[in-house]
Amino acid sequence: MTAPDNRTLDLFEALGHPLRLRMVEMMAAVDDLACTTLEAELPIAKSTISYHVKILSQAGLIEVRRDGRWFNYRLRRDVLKDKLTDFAATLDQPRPASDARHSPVGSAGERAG
Amino acid sequence: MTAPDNRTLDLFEALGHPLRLRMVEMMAAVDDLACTTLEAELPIAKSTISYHVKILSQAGLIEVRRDGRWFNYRLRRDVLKDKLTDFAATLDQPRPASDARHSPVGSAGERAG
DNA sequence: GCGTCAATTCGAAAATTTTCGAACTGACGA
DNA sequence: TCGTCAGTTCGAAAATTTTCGAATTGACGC
Repeated sequence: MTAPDNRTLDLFEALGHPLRLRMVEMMAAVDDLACTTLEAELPIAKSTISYHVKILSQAGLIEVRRDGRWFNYRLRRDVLKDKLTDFAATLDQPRPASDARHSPVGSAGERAG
Repeated sequence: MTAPDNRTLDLFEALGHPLRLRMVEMMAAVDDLACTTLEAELPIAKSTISYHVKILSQAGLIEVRRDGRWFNYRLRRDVLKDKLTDFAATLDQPRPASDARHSPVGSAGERAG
């Protein structure tokens, strides 16, 4: 497929929120991040953290692991970088080359004539 | 800076909407995209298209050019890819190495043992 | 078993984003 | 100059997302 699939949207939706981007940054800086650390650093309620963590998790960007009573979150660097690289690759197709109807900009120009 | 700046958030916010991601895909497939094409392909009002186009533009992802009475939008592939690459690069820092206080998770691991 | 603590889930309120139609701007041809 | 057409801007409604506190779950030590 040349076009990015739905998962790509999940990716960007997940990263497109200040708190979640911050979380990802924090996780990128260490190997595992405790929920308590997020709580200490971020100005939001516990439950809100859970909410955002879940979104990151559902997008496949982080791994949630239980360690006794505590939870650790780990950034899946490979997955994230893979998705980004994948998406970037889809940008490298200046034109389909098979179907001219896909560049209707030309017709907009013809309209005047 | 090791951490992504605000512009990175703008980037992901811009891409994190189904319509805008679609627009970017469409622009990636051709050199220039006419507004009329967006209008024809997307199930939304003109004004809504303008709204989304503006967001993409403000994030620096596209270039808006006027061609007589028509407007063409062009994806800034380099900018976009640059931003993505940049962000991906910030993920490659498993730990700061200078300030141990930044990895409070280690203590969580010890807790179980 | 019981209480405690870390974190999640739930339901409703608050905030933000998205959407639309109407009015407006600027370019073009007659 | 005037009317038309492509696209933008404006203001308000609709939809979605985010947020919180209360209740719940599961692990731990006593």
